[in-house]
Amino acid sequence: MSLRHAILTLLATEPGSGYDIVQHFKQSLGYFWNAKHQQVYQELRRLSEDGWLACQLDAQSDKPDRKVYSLTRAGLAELQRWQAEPAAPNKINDALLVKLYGGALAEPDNLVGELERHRLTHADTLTRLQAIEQQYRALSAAEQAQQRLPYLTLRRGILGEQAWLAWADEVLAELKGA
Amino acid sequence: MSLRHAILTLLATEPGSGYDIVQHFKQSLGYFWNAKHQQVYQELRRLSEDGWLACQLDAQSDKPDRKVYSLTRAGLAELQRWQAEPAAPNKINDALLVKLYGGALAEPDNLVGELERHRLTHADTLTRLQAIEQQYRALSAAEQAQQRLPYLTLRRGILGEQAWLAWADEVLAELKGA
DNA sequence: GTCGGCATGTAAGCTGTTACATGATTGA
DNA sequence: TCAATCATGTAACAGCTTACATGCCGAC
Repeated sequence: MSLRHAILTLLATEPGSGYDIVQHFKQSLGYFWNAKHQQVYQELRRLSEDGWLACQLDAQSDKPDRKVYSLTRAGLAELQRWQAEPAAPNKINDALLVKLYGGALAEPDNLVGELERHRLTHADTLTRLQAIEQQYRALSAAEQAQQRLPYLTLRRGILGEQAWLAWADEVLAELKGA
Repeated sequence: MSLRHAILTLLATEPGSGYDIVQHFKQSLGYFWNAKHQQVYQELRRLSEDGWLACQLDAQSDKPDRKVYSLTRAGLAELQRWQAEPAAPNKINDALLVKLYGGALAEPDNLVGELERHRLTHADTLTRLQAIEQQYRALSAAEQAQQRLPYLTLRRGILGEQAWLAWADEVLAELKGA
């Protein structure tokens, strides 16, 4: 599993609550990591039990209390141990491609509609990621240098979404043309 | 779950054994669906229990016996029902990007090595997919028409791998340059 | 004779999803 | 008043991985 290590990675840069982590996944980082709040809260508990995270209660007057987690020395060591070991190739299970593959048995219009629906969300994601890229480009050279690696992961999102859209256009042209 | 429906999709085109299905996932279809044999055999049993698959024993003299599965009428109906319902956007969990994101805490050389290692396997996959594309292009117009939808999924694999490689080159240039 | 391919499975355990649960504050 | 945001969780279940298990055949 690497959810544990995704969480450690986020908290290594900046301490935060379970809620914060989930927001990261929902917003900027969703193109490379996803998890539901239920899973995140459970992992935070386990990571604390393992001694990799320390927790501090942050009482807020107007909002619910927050549990702010940060890495312990053991947590940082564990993160670095994980970083040093080779990562397995990514597992892909894409239901949309299964549908397209077997689309001869389905309503043709349905397939087109489905692709157009997905196209919209991918186009949205691309716009969102490009907006983040613009923010990065507006930073000073020093700030850019600091954000260099997260920026390179952002580039993966952008290039990935562009490729997805180019493919979808190819497919839609084919499906509508013939 | 869509493993059930991935299996139904494969068997709808052509009846086959669990082993056949696993080979498909290992070879051509791995860029959009993956499953281990243990999971496939279990699903085949469940799909039979649900009445969506029929099974026929194929006794071979030189090789182990095969259980050849094919769709029942109910199985086809279920597949079409699933095809008509909207697909959820794809979930992505990419450990390599997590490593890159938090790479400031790791050995820089390790990161480069890791990326180069992954680069090789992606380049291999691309070569393999392009070979399949060449086979497709060599087919007659009639045969191409029949294979049109699977071919469009193959294009996804090709465009996806090309984008991945373009990104990796960008990243490696950055990491080595600076 | 050992390794890889063919061909099938069971069982235990880990990971991830869905359903259920609470409760305050703020804006429409 | 209704919905959304902030903020946390438990419990049951579904999905997937890892380990274990068998046995024949052909090639090196």
